[in-house]
Amino acid sequence: MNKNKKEIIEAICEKLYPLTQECKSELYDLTTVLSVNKKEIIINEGDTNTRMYFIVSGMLRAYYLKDGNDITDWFTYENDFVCSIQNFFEDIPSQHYIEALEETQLLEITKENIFHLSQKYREFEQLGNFSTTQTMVRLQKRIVSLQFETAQQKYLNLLKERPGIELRVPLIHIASYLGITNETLSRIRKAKVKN
Amino acid sequence: MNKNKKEIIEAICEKLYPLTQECKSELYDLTTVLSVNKKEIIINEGDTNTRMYFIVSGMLRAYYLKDGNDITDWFTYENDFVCSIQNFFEDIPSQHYIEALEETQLLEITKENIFHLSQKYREFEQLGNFSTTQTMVRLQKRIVSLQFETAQQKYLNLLKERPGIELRVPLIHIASYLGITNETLSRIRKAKVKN
DNA sequence: CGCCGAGTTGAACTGAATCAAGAAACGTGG
DNA sequence: CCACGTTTCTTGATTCAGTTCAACTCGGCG
Repeated sequence: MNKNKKEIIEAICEKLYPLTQECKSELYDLTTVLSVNKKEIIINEGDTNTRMYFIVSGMLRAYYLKDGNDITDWFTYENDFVCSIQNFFEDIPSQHYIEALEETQLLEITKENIFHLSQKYREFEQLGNFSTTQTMVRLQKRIVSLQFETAQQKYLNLLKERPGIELRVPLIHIASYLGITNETLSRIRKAKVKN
Repeated sequence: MNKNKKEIIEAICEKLYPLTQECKSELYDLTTVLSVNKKEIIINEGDTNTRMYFIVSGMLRAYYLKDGNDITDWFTYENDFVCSIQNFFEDIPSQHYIEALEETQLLEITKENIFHLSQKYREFEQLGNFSTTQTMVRLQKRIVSLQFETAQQKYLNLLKERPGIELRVPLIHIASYLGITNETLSRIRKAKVKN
């Protein structure tokens, strides 16, 4: 099931953005493949070792602690990138933890290497833009959902955006992601089954 | 108070991202300066004529109608870009209106021209990334605020992010932006004066 | 086998919405 | 430049969606 590094880089080119042979080759030399177990944490609060991951398989969640409560901030799936957003883009220590929700295979690259490759290969820079733009559009949609929808609408909306998430992710994390309590989500689910 | 096109392009280079002489010159030829009055709408729902604006002075808000109610989705200020996000990045008709909240001076450029300049000038493409990344980080922060804060915390947070907004923007728009009712915001303000 | 975290259910409580009505501010035309 | 109508803002009373607190169930793991 796990891919080797060459296959992973081909997957990036195919699923996200095509890269030239030369760029692929250098990317190969500047990245590390790693596998993590369920519940393993890949980025900790306070982390300053700025890096980005491509998710080959599995999934992760980012969360932070607010008054001791674990609040999920986002979920990331196969064929997407993940990083601690403030750490990466604003150069401050990570305020998030990033944790695997399943057995997950990752490709790791440091910020310096991303910077280097972006300078040298225009197509690599474009890959970055593509990913940033996609994230921006998703965040925008999520805001509309958080702004004025009821708890139930937010949940149904999430199921529409991320089909099957309710089977992969514990209720407690979905609840905090939606900004509602576990109890409320549990009741929403119960009511939904009846329909 | 109004700038000419040359001054505007210099402002972009200075405030956002430096451009080469050649790129500036071509940008000059591919853009239009316009001034709009308070309450004037520059992008309508259903608009398919995809374009981007740089705001020279003044400010705008984007809003949409949900069950007949006017809901403000974001505010944009001097020295920033604005567009209808789904229209621009997903090629679907605009779901937003964009309206001037003050006398506003703008620089207009079509999506095709942005595309052309981005292809031709790498630094122009980088200007675009810079702006996208900035927007992404802002959206992320806003989500954290919408997710678990009380109405009062959301308001105080906005005042911190956008000092002086309460003096420039009618209460009703700030309330819908925060996802709360006018009445609630009015009470929050009243309570705050007492402190 | 027993413990612990995840999920469920119920009852009481509360922050914010809704409904309603009046006051203030705004801008438009005469 | 004033008068009138419209929109924005305020204030109060009531209602309700979702939280909080508490107790109990279930399934998996050591």
